[in-house]
Amino acid sequence: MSTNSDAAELFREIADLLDVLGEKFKPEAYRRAARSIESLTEDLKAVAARGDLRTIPGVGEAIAEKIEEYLTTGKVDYYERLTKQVPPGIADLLRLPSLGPKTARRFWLELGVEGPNELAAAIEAGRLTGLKGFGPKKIEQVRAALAAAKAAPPSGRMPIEEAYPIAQRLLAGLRASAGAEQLEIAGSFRRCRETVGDLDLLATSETPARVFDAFSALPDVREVRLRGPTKETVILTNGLQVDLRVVEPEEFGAALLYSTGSKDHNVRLRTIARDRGLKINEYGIYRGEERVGGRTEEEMYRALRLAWIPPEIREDRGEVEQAARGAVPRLVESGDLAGDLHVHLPDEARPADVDRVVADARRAKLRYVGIVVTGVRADGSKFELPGPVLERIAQASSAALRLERVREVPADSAPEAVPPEADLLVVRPTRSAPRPTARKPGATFGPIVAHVGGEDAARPWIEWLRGASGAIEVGPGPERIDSVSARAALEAGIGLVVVTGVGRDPEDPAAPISLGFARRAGAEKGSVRNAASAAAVTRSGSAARPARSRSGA
DNA sequence: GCCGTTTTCGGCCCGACTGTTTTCAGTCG
Repeated sequence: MSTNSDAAELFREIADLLDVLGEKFKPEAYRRAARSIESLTEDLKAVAARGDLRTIPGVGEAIAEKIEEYLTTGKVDYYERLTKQVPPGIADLLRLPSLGPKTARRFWLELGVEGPNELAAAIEAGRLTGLKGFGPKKIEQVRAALAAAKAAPPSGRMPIEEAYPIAQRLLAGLRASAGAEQLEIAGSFRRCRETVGDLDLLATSETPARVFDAFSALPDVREVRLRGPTKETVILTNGLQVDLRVVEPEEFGAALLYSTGSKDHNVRLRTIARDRGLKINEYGIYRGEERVGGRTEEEMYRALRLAWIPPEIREDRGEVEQAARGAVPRLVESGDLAGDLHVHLPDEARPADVDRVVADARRAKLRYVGIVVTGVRADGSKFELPGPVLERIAQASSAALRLERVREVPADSAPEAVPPEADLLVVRPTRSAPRPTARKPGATFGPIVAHVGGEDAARPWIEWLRGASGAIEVGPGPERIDSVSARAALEAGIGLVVVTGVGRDPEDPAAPISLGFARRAGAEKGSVRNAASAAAVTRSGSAARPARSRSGA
């Protein structure tokens, strides 16, 4: 899969170079192609082998040829030629905040500056003063940006599970301070992307200034970068940027739609609007002077004659066409989850831990919970729950809430080796058995694969599970699969297991993010193993067959 | 460079904010 991200990176670099060269629309075209390639569930090589490169959104004749060239030779001549035209350090200038292609180009052509170090030297030498459009503030801004870039390495995007508690704190802080009425997090956080570049908060309020004052005063906030009448941008102590916009209630839906994105989704909606004689902006949707919607997202989509589209799938990957046909998938919801198939008790587990799991499960209205009773850790060592805990599991199981015993086996175990008292089987890659064996599972129940590490590790497991009625755990962190792999799993007819939060710290964001990733992958209820009834999933249930997972994509 | 049930050519989202400006350019999202 790394071919895909490498190719995407190459096209991004081409876009940067074209930007500096002053090209108008090509850079966006290359970036669009890069985004599409990155979100592909399939290896670029496989797509190319089928001759389907041009079916990738944003990939036309020219870029398809460059992909072919890259796949066969490992290089792209066009890129090599561009790098000869632009000094290598110029692209680094673009990474500086407040400095874009126009400015980078001017520094290069008018000052002969070819990179960040030379720019810093030019500022020290006073060579920027007198340059048209460069007053003292602008020069100071560039100088500060250079110093900041040097001090702190470019932060990049943050894993969503890391941003999650921060976002919750900011929401809680803003709710506690009077003034904000409606309040939502938009952006890629709302779409539940695996990583977020910043946080986008949106509020309605009679008194925006008070909301901004309260926001700036939150303990997580390090500095206010900019503040206008409707918008404030701050930097948190951990370096994360957060934008807060305050809008009128009748604009809230339009602003939420706009700031949720994705960019490609928005562009698609605006194109449709234009074709239908409408105009969309972040304040509403208009036919000529007449305003035809904007208070809610539903109003916005309805005005375009589209069904509302869940944020997680707003990526311009066909969801707009589905909405036009009224065929938006009904994505799995937390209320669909009927059980949990993978609960670990703490080390040194005691009967009271079982009681806590039972209480959690009742609160979540689950009908069954699979508790890992014996298994193997990542280092290969074995563990087993003590007798009193096993007894409590047996006692506490009821018709209303069935407790199942789960055996976790190393990746290379033959399913036949699993003793009959283990009702559910979780396959766990370990250090000594990180990959599946060639052996297909033969058990009545498709195995669940969990503790898989990362995108590259997921692929062989998806192949292994194909046709085996198996399922794979989706969610944040290195031990689960992300939404891209989850989409590949669904396309292969493999079910997903969603984390419920039972037996976990209430602050642990694994459950909501797991659900978000599953939705992002396009999973419907029928594709989620633990949305099926107890009877369909467990051995003690009457039906022996697991719910056959259906692709939701 | 991509794209198209109005188009194979002529478009390409659109507005806030900042700094530098006598009316706008650049950056950002």
